[in-house]
Amino acid sequence: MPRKPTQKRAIVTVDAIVEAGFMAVASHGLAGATTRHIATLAGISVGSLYEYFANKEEVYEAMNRKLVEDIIGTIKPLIPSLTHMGIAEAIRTMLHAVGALLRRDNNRYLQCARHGIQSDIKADLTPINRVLIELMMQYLMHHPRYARLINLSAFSYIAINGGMFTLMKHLNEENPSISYDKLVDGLANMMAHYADGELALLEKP
Amino acid sequence: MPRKPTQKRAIVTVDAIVEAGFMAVASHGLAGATTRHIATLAGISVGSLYEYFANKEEVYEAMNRKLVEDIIGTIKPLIPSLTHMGIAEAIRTMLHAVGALLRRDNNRYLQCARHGIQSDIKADLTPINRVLIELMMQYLMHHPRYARLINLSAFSYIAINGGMFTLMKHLNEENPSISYDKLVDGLANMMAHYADGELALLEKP
Amino acid sequence: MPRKPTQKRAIVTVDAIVEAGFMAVASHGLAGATTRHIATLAGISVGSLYEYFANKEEVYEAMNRKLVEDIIGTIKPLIPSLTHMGIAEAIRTMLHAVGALLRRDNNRYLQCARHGIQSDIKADLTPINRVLIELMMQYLMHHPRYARLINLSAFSYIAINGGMFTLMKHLNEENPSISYDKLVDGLANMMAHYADGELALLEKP
Amino acid sequence: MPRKPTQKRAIVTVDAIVEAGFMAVASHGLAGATTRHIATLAGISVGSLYEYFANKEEVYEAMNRKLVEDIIGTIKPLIPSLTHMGIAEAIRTMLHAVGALLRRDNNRYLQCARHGIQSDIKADLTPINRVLIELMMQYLMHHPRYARLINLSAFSYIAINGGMFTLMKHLNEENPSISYDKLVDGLANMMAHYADGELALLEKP
DNA sequence: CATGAATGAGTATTCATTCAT
DNA sequence: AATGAATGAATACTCATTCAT
Repeated sequence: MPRKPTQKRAIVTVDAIVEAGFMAVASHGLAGATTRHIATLAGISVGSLYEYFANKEEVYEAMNRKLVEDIIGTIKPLIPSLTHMGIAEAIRTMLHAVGALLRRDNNRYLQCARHGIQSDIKADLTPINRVLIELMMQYLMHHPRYARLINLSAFSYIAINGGMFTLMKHLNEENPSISYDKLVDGLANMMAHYADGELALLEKP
Repeated sequence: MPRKPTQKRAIVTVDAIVEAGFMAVASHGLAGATTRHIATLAGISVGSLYEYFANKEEVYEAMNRKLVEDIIGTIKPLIPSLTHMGIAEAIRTMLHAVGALLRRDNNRYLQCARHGIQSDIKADLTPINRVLIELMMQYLMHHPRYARLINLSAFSYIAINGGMFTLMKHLNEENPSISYDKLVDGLANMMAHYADGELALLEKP
Repeated sequence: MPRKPTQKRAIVTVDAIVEAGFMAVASHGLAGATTRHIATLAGISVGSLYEYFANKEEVYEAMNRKLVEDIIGTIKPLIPSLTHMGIAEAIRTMLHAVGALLRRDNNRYLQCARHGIQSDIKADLTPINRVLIELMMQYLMHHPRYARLINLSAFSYIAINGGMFTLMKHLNEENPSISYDKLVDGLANMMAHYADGELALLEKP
Repeated sequence: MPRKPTQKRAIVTVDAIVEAGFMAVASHGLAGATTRHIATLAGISVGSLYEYFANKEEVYEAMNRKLVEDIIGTIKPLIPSLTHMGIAEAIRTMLHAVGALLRRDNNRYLQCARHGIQSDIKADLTPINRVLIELMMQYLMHHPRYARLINLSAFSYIAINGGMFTLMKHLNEENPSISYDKLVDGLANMMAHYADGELALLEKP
């Protein structure tokens, strides 16, 4: 029965555990991370970990929530400015921001991604999807000509799954065959051409 | 120390173990699959498993090699006919073939992918990359006008990582938000527009 | 080191803890009851519990003392009236009274008995024995003819151990094979016949 | 997934585990006995214990089965001779035999009983009940005059629960207030008088 | 060559007890 | 006095690996 962390100290401890969770998974992998690793990294005892989380799984869920929260916190504030850019530039801007987030704190998030944190945990990525859809809606209001054509769900599906994953994969590679900027450019251009190409088809078939 | 399986019977056993590995991971997950599961499914004893593989990790590596091998075996024979198609059709054809492979044998490969087999194992996907590059070279010989523009490595990088992963992700989803055909069409069109869009920029800037 | 609770408030707290102990054991079993359960049910903190009891074991001992005390408190006042009854009726009366005690407060004592509180704890039942012996002495003064024969200690030993336990066992059973009244009758008659039978043997050998 | 012990060695091991279970419970109590205790006493590793038993509970169940089996094995062969005795002598004979069983092997069964093995485990004592009922049926065939009166189920209920428990309790006591023989005599006489007393009431009311 | 019984280090989780606030 | 956060030893159970037969 995990305690509700109402006191200041308790909240600090909960945060420390989540941080330690990222560190532990980063160094030992999802399966290799033990509760003792996490507790030690958080500077507490195993028992204390279980004061705040009913089990290991709950720690992982909290980690996932934190990651999703941070990604959303990165994208959302950018929306107003993104809507005034061209597709390619908007995507490029967004990907660079997310890339920076993933590399923060010694690549903490990145290392977790490498170990597939999203495969075993009930990673609820729908909040990210929601933000991206909101971004699109805003974008369409400023660029109404795209409104006719884009299959919103397909576009977002490919963007979030293909785009994000490719980005993560690249950030994780030790000797990537292409540079990060080249990759981001490639993804941005691809999406832009996709949209414009489909639009062209519609306009003069 | 495992022997090199030179005899016929030994080779059969090794194959059975690898097959059993896929089955075990498919039903119990990467972390849940035990050597006993694998040995039992392979119809041998645990002891025998260790005659052919030094440890569990080696079995996983063999599984990975097999998967890569099968994917290559699926794509390679298609190359001659793919070179005569348009970009979108070629990609569509290829993705459908790979999708069929992943669903073979009761989704064996797919289930493994779901459990993140590629995240923990030193999955060496470069052979697949090589084949795709070969495919491109051949394609360029039949469509020389693309030769000028395409950043081969970036294109293939995005194609293999983003495309493949998106495909797997989709095949694994229980209630995908878009249909499989829509997804393949989306990916195919995207790549085609990407190529054609870049080409257009080059031709009349 | 727990203080001797001399103040009123302290005595109230001690009682609350003992009550909470019965409730905790009743709902979670002897092994399942935790100090946190007990403290929470008593409306205090774990720390406070240790102000009054050196450890969990001491709480259990206090619970045992309370139970024995209550049983004695149930039997003792009955003694004067029991001495005027026949053996069977006296036993029947006593067993019904004790049965009622065990079922008091939502079967609190009963549930504890079910969880074997008497097996692990140093249950000192001798005070009960003493009261039963006192009862017998009084009974003999009113029925002197039994004085010659009855092996007092054997009789009381069998009565307290066999009788009480059989009673508890029955009260705990979900689908007892015989009714409660039948059981009490059986026990009462058995003891009565025992006494009278032995007496008969003595009188006309 | 516990193995079926088909091989000779395995059967020996299973027996050793059950024996060790009795020893462990005898020295540490039901709650205090750990899987490691049991394994060590059985001269095997914890892992091996789990080869044959799915969990600790299963070991306890096997112990219970063994005890019930042994008690039945003690009583059943006596039935033919018991049927030719008087009630008191028959009960005395039976109780002595069971008492001897409980004291066998350094009081192994006895110590377990002290720790309440029967309270937590789903002790299925019905087989013992069945044997006692069989004994009664046989007895009645040789002593038909008792047939009219005895409430078989009540008699057996009191006999098995009250009688057996009182016996065990006594055997466990360090300084019993009465001797073992006195107790057995008391129980035997009590049952005999019970039967005869009830019979007398029926015959000349 | 094959077997499968045996191993024991390692995992998540619990809970009596302590002690700083 | 009272609190409740922190502790860490202890427990049941798993599973990759070994090795006697």
